[in-house]
This record gives sequence, C-alpha cells and structure tokens, in this order.
Amino acid sequence: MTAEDRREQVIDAAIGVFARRGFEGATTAEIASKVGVSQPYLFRLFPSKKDLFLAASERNMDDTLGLMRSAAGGKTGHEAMHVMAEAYQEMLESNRDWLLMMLQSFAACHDEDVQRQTRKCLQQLWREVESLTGLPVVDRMLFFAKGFLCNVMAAATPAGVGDSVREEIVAAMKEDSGMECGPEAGPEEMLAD
Amino acid sequence: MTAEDRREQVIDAAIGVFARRGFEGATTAEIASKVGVSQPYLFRLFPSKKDLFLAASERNMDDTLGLMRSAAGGKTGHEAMHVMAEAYQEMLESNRDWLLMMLQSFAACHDEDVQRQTRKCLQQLWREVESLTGLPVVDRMLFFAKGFLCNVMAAATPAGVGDSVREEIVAAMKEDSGMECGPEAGPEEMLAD
DNA sequence: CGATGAAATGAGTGACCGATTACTAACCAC
DNA sequence: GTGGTTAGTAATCGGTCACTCATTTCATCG
Repeated sequence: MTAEDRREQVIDAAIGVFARRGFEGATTAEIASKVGVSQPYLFRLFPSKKDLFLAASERNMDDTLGLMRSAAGGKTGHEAMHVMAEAYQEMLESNRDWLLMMLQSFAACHDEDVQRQTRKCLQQLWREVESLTGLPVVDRMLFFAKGFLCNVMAAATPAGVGDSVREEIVAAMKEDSGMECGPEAGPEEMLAD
Repeated sequence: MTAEDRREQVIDAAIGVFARRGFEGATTAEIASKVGVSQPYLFRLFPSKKDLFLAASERNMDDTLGLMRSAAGGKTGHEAMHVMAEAYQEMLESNRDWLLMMLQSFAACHDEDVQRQTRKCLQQLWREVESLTGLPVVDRMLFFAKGFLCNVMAAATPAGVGDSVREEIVAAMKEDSGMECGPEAGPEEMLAD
C-alpha cells in the first residue's frame, strides 16, 4: 500500500477520534490502532499531530462540500436548496462523527492555523452554495443559519432523545419553509424535518 | 475567603482556560495558578476536572441567560428581540472566551453528561426568549438560527480579519431584518450589523 | 541473485498531568 | 487553651503521550 493511500486511511480514522475526544483528548495511538499501523508510523505520514488534525478537519469540510454538490445534482434554485437541506439533515442523523468533527473545528478556532483553515473552508462552502443554487444572499444566509442551528440541536439532542423544545423548533422550521414571502417563494420546504 | 467564593473564582478562570484549550488541553495547574491557589486545592473544591468543566459550562450558559434578561429590560416583542440580538453581537465581539467556551460545550457533547447539561441550558434559553419576547415560534427559531450562524462567523472570522464572505452575510442579515413579512413586522432590525 | 528504496515497526524517552496524601496555619466556641 | 473546623500547600505518584531512532520487512528490478 502506498503512503498516500495510508494517509487517506489515517485521516478517516482521525476524524472519528478527533470528533469524539477533541484535539488534545485524541491520542495518536488510538488513531494508529484503528488503521492497523504502528503509532510511530503516523509521524512519517504527518509531521505532527496538529498537521493531522488540520488534514482531518479539511477533509471533513470537503465532505460537506461534496455532500452539497452530489445532493444538488443538476438542480438549481430553491429546488437545489431543498434537496441540499434534506441531505444535510440526513447526514446529521447518520454520521455523528462528521458533525462532531465540524464542531471541534469551530471550537479549536483559538488556534490561528485552525481558524484560518476553517474560515477558508466555510468560504468555499458559501461560494459553492451560491453557484449551485444561484439564490439571493438572504436565502443563502438563512440556509446556513438554519444549518448551524440544526448542528447544535443534533449535538445536544441526538436522535432518540425525546425533547419538546427540539420538536418545537423542528416544527417551526417546517412552518417557516411553508410560508416564505420572497418574490419567488414556492411550496418548497427548507430544512423540513 | 470562603470555599464558595473560591469556587466562583475558579470557575471564572476555568472558563478562560477551557475555552482556549478545550477540556483535555486545559490543565488544572494553569487554572489554579490563574486563581492563585495550589493545584491540588482545586480537587477539594471540585471532585474532578470534569465536574469543574461542567460547572464552567453551566456558568457560561447562565451568563447568556443573564445577558438576554438584562438586555431585554422591560421590553417585549420584536423590540426585545432586537436589543437582545444587539447585546449578543456585542458580547460575541468583546468576550471571545465566552464564545469559545460555548463552542467547547457543543463540541464536547459526545460526553453524555456534557450533552445532558448543554441540552438543559439550551432549553432554558429557549424558554426564556419565549417568555421575554412572547413572539411566535418561527421568529424565535430564526433568532436562534442567526445567533448560531454569528457564533461560527465570529469564531472563524474574528473582528479585524477582513473577509468578503463575512461582510456579505452581515449585509444579508441587515437586509433580512428590513423586509420581514410577518403580520407584525416593523422597521426593527434583527441581528443588525 | 543481490541491491535498492519505500513501508512499517519495536523500543524507548523526556515531559507532563490528574489525582492523592499527609501536612500546616488560622480561626472559633467554650 | 483545647477540641474541632476550614482554607490551603508541598511532595509525589502512577500513568500517559507525542515524538525519535535504529532497525526490519518486502516488493521491484537490473
């Protein structure tokens, strides 16, 4: 197996470990054992633990980018945004590592390198949604706002936990998507259940 | 000085350290030295590092609750929501520890105890905004959504960093607040600037 | 076959960290 | 002043972790 293939495997495993334990809590030994290689070998593949974290964080954000692209398919406008929102919600429920890794990236923004990379990835995501949907800036702003609200809800109230407040908020999202007031608003739902 | 006073001081210092280094990255020695007590004494005041983290996280959320209350004053409705949003944004820019501690609490939600407490605090905040503003659920949902979007923007793009995407989003928030379409919408701004 | 280079590892090291223990000093009621 | 309580510390221990280095395995190729 080439070193490049190994690097990909390591990044995959690192996302899972960093997501659940944070940058300092994660150990290189655990990551290595998940991949099935020795711990010292990680340091041949990545110069330092922090470099590995940055790689994992970037990959996680790129996955989000890919999610949006593949969800949109050939669609545009509100239709594209609708399916992207659905795909995002599905991902939130099915891939907790991905969610937690994203939150770890945000929380680690005290570090300047993490902050710079996170900013860069968010800019890419913003531009991608712009070009995929072609929708006005306000619509995209609300799309991201609701997305981040969903992040926090999913983190604090994962599937299976009964919570009246969560249900209230989810219902509000449905309601909101049904009564859009923009000029081109249709019956599409945004971030519906 | 009473143990209770000390505990408060320790929580204050702990918020700063946990915010910047995360749960595992923070050391009890650094927290203790910030307060000016010995490190072992922390373990008389709190049974474990995790208990200290939970206390710090809860205090941080309670501060948010207090921020909302004092900002609203006697106001209600959209007026109350407007001043709350302004106070929130001001806090985001002036108190980075508070922001990062909140993000650390979210990111640490893999831990069940953290998750349960974070959920509880968010529920309190939701109910408080409900009773303070009396506004419909959709308005409150959008208020929280925009708030969490502001969190991420403030984390990844702190004041002083020029970023065209941030400016775009900020402008969109202004625009959105000026063209509300609800029955009681007025010229009030939401999360303006 | 033998060489070559990349993949991978075993054995370690120094530093650090959370938690414990055993202790001191000040204070307070009687 | 003595018995009891409370704030606080010095010393340290068991354990862990990121990172290093010397070495080994192994496929490829002349």
